[in-house]
Amino acid sequence: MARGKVQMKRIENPVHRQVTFCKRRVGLLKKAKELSVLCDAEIGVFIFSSHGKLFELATKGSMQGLIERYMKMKPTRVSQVEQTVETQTLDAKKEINLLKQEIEILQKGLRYMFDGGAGTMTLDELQVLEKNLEIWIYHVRSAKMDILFQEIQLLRNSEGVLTAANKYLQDKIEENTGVTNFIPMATDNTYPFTIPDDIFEC
Amino acid sequence: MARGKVQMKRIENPVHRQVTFCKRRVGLLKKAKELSVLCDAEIGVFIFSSHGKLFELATKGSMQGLIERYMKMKPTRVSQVEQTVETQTLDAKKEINLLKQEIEILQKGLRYMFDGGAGTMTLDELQVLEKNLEIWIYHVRSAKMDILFQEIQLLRNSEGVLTAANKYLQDKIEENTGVTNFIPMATDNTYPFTIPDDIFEC
DNA sequence: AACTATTGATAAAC
DNA sequence: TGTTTATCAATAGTT
Repeated sequence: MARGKVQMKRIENPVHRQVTFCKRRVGLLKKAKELSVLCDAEIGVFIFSSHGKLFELATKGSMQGLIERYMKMKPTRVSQVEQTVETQTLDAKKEINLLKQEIEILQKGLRYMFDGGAGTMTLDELQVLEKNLEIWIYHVRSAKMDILFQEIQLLRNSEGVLTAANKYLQDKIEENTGVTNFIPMATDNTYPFTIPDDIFEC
Repeated sequence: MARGKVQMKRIENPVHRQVTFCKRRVGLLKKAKELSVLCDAEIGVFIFSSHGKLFELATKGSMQGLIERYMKMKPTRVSQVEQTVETQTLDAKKEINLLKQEIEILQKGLRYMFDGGAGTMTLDELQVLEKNLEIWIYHVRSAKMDILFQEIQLLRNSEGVLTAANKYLQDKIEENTGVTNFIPMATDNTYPFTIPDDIFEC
């Protein structure tokens, strides 16, 4: 260096330190680039200043790529984050398998109900199973329709109540004011009542 | 440098390149150490030679720690490996939830069967159960069709054998008696052969 | 590797 | 920060 040899220890003067940091940082990165170009090497450098600011250089590609390459060469211990994720994945896979087994068992249970638990089924057994499934589906659909029908009934009832209330209020107003030329609020809308009940059958 | 300025491009002579690599590599790491000491900075350097050999330096602690610190500062995009793991975990969790729902529905379905349809299932659950039953029925029908198809194949084969035998016997008789005016036994009945295979699909 | 003639880096000062 | 300059450090070419 210039104007006097430098002591290899932390520069105490903060201003001097900062200035030296800037200059040497530039110099270091320049040297790194030169080495990379001259000797066809791949180089990564990161510098955290004492204030925690990051300066970095990655020749040939990204720092991410470099780090991955580094990790591949030194798979000493996986980072904690990855470890955790890894474990989670494993746990998840285990859980999935358990659940699948459970489903398998449940399905077997269902099958058992129909065919008494035979493994490979004959044509006749399949025929019976199909029939049973059709019946079951029919029941499920009936249940669905029941629910829908109940909801519609509820709606109808509340509509009825509203209609009655509406009529009542209308009468009231008429009675009090003698005015009748106002438009009733859709009390004659019978549309929902025209749906025949049997469309809810299967 | 010395004895002539150097061109900033790859040194073609391998021997020169190797020598320069050694010298400058040492120089670079020395500079890095100096910067770290003088300015109280934390520095990491990795150098992959053109042959893939790794040289590294981490001032203050380990390279692992540095990389983790680097990762924390730049969580721009997660590395592909982690990305994959992350995605897998998410997918796994989704799958777990789906399976749990499926189990729930199957359990309810079983209960439903035993209860004879006590109205404990919601509309949505019934919808899913119905779907599952439809899939099940589809599989049952496929299995049925497989069996039927196999049987028909068997029958075709044995029909072929019988036809051949018939022909052979006919020739034999003709040869022995010179009589040809007897009626062949339905060898030209191609009816079963005209059924297109695809009727066996579901 | 060791040696040296040179170039490059940089500390101090502005 | 950027420039200048006096000096020291790094290193290319040679042995």
